[in-house]
Amino acid sequence: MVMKSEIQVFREYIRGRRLRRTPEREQILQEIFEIHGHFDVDELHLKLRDKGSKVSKASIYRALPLFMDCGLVREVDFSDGHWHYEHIYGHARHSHLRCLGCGEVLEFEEPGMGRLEAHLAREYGYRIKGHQLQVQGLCATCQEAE
Amino acid sequence: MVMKSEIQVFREYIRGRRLRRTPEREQILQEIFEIHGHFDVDELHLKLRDKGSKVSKASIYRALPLFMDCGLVREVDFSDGHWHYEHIYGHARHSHLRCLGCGEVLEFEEPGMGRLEAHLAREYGYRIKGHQLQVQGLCATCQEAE
DNA sequence: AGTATTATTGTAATTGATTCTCAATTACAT
DNA sequence: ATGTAATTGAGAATCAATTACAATAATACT
Repeated sequence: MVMKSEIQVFREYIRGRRLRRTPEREQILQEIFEIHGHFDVDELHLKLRDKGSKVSKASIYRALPLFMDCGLVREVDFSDGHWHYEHIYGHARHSHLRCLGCGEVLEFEEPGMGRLEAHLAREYGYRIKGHQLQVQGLCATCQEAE
Repeated sequence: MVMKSEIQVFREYIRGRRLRRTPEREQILQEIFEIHGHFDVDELHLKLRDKGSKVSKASIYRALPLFMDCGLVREVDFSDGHWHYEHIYGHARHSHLRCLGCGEVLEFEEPGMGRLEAHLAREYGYRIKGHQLQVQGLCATCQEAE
C-alpha cells in the first residue's frame, strides 16, 4: 500500500478543520520537504525567496503550527536562541547528537524510547504525545582541537 | 564523606577562574537552592525582591551561565518561549514529563541513558557532555476533560 | 455563475525574553 | 592604601515571534 504524500495529509487536515487551502501554505510545505535536514524560519524564508516565492515570514510562522499539528513537522531544540524544525513524515524516529564545538548535528535511532513511553504511561497514567531527546558532546575533531 | 555545599562548589569555581565572589551571585545561588523544583528568571527575580534583595535581572542572566558551567544548575526546556532552570547539585539525574493540558511537571529517572551515551560515544567518536529529555502527554485528569 | 462570508495574507507595529552598553561601584592583588 | 579589572544596575538595544489591520481570496450558499 502506498503512503499518502505530505501534501495529501495536509489537505485532509485542512479540510477536516474547515481551514483554507492556499498556495502560500502549500509552497511552504513543499519547500520544507525539499530541505534535507533541519532548518529555521529565516533559512526557509530565504529558500522560498530564491525560488521566486513572495510568502512572508508571518505566513511561515502561521503555517508551522499547522504542519506540526498534523504530524508533518516538528520543532528541534538546539539551544541557540531560536527554534529549528524538521519534517518527520515518513521518517524513522530519531534524536540529535550535536557537537558543542563545531555545531555538527548527527541523527541517531532511539532504542528503548518506545519502552520508556509505555512505562511512563503505565506508571503515571499519562497518555504520551511525544518526546524530545538531545545529546551534546564534542566530536573527534573538536576533542583534538582542545 | 560529606558533600561540599553548593556555595563551596561555586566559590572554588570562582577562584579557579579568577572571577569575583560577590554578594549578588551568592544571594542568587542561595535562592535557587531554596526553590523546590523549576523556576524561570522572572520568578527568581521576584523571590529575591520579596526577600529584600536588590539584585537586577541582568545579574541573574549573567550569573546563570556560571552556575550551569560549574554543574550546579541546568536549563529545562518546556517549549513555552523562555527558559526554565533547576538546581541539579546532589540530585539524581532525571527528566521531565509534562502535561500539555494543565502544565503539571513530573520527574522521572532515566533508565538506560547511561548506556545510550556510552553507545553514542563509541559509535560516533564523541565525548558526551550531557543530554536533555522531555516527554509530553496528557495526565489522567486532562484525558477525561477532553 | 454571482454573491456573501470569513479565513488568510502582507506589512508594519508590538511584544517579551535576553543581551548589551556604560558609568559607577567594588573585590582582590600588590 | 592604591590600582586594576570584574561586576553591578538601569535602561537601551536586539531579535525571534506574535499581532493588528486593511486588502485579498478561498469556500459556501444561493
